[in-house]
Amino acid sequence: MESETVVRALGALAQEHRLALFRLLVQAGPDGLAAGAIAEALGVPASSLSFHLAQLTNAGLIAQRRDGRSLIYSADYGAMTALLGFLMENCCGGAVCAPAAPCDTKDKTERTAA
Amino acid sequence: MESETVVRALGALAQEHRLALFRLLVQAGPDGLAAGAIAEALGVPASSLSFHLAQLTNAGLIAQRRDGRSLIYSADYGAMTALLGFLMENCCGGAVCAPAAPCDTKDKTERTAA
DNA sequence: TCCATATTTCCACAATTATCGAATTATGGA
DNA sequence: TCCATAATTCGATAATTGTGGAAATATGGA
Repeated sequence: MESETVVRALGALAQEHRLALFRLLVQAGPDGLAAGAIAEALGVPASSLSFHLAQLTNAGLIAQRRDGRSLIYSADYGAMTALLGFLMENCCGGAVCAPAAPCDTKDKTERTAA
Repeated sequence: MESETVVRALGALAQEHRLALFRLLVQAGPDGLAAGAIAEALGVPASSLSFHLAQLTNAGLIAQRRDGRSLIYSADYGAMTALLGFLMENCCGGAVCAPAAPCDTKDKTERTAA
């Protein structure tokens, strides 16, 4: 993963509304949420939300698809996986630094990375 | 981990020079590096570097200590561990999303988290 | 005390980011 | 075609961030 890509992804998540937005989409799962539903959930004006959605999209962390009049946004798990991979490999001294049961093979449904 | 703390940590790493700086300190290990050595390694003017060091310190990602005339900076592995923990728990859909051998118990010298 | 070294703080300025109402674009239904 | 809905783009503005030279602060040695 390119360092520039990492900086953009980190920057996209380094904002209160966007971090909340991304977490919301992660919770929503692959089906995603319409922009309107997100705006209501976060209490952010439509135009402001649009700005943040663009940032996350530009960083490759979320995907957009159209369903009728609605634009549905969903989290890109592969991108997040890649970001975490970079941080673990480059920012943890090479040793395993992940805390709390990261290996108890809970369910690991899909998420085969990108 | 507070969401505000997460935003500040992400923001601190979301900048080319600072990401490089943090990686450099992680590589340097617990002994850390003097500000001057960092400035030379990154090719950044002293005053600019000082600004970035302050950002990372403020975000709690690095620690500072004095050794004679030098100020030594070192990575705070515990903070990074906490950040990764937050991201894995809150931004990966609850399932394990970490890629590549995160569990092969390579050496795990110290790093007992904070 | 005086000087050199190591680094930060101050300051001015450029660049980027965030906010949000109003206008615009896309889509579906009557 | 006309209207309502869903969302984006535009534009103006405020706020934050990044940059780097010059001045100030801290430390150690002669």
